[in-house]
Amino acid sequence: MQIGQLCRTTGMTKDTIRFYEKIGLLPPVKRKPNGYKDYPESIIEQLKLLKHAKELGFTLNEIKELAALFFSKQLEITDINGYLKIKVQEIDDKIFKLQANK
Amino acid sequence: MQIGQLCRTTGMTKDTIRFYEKIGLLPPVKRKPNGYKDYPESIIEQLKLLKHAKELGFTLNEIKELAALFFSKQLEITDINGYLKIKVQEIDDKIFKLQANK
DNA sequence: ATAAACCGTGGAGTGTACTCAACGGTCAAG
DNA sequence: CTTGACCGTTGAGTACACTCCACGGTTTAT
Repeated sequence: MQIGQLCRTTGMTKDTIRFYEKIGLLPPVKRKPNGYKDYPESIIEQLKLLKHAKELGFTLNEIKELAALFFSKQLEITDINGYLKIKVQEIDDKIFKLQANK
Repeated sequence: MQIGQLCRTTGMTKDTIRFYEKIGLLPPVKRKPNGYKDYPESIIEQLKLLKHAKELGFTLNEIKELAALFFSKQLEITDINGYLKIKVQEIDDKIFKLQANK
């Protein structure tokens, strides 16, 4: 899959996707014989998750760390849950404050 | 009240406070005869609100607009409520998405 | 064969929100 | 009267997350 198609299916620009690659947020991509990148189907899900995480207020660095946790088998799903719970707590705190300020 | 005291009571740095003044997020301040700024007590509340709003995910520009709404009598509190509700909705959406991705 | 659409890289530029450094004036304590 | 803490302004620098541009190669349709 070429980058153009990827953009169309994810709604991201090629600049954004390439930027994510540059900072190591996405794994290295195979090339076609002509040098074009050939993205696997699985990248679509990755980008969608990335998008969600961003919308939730995670920074790109946080997302990178989360991905690292996710792929290192040293850490269990429960650890990731812990990480997420902290974020949820943060969001809950925000809501609480908002209610207080209403 | 001088800026040093203001920093100590709000937990903000003088650079940050001055930056907010520069971009018009805070009203102009009176000066003492020596040229030092003399902040009114009321600014403490303003800064605390600003801090909360930031934590809620408002950008400085959004906060500026909100403040404008607040001080223009043309708009009623209900309008501001509308504005806030949209933000709350945004946050709720985020939480919903998080739940979905859990 | 040539135009249009696509791809790649490198580097510069943007907006947001600060943060820091340099320089100089002011004030209170000893 | 000096030292240290405080204050002011200006201008530059930083981190984050993109966004744009110029240049050149590749593919597809006509």
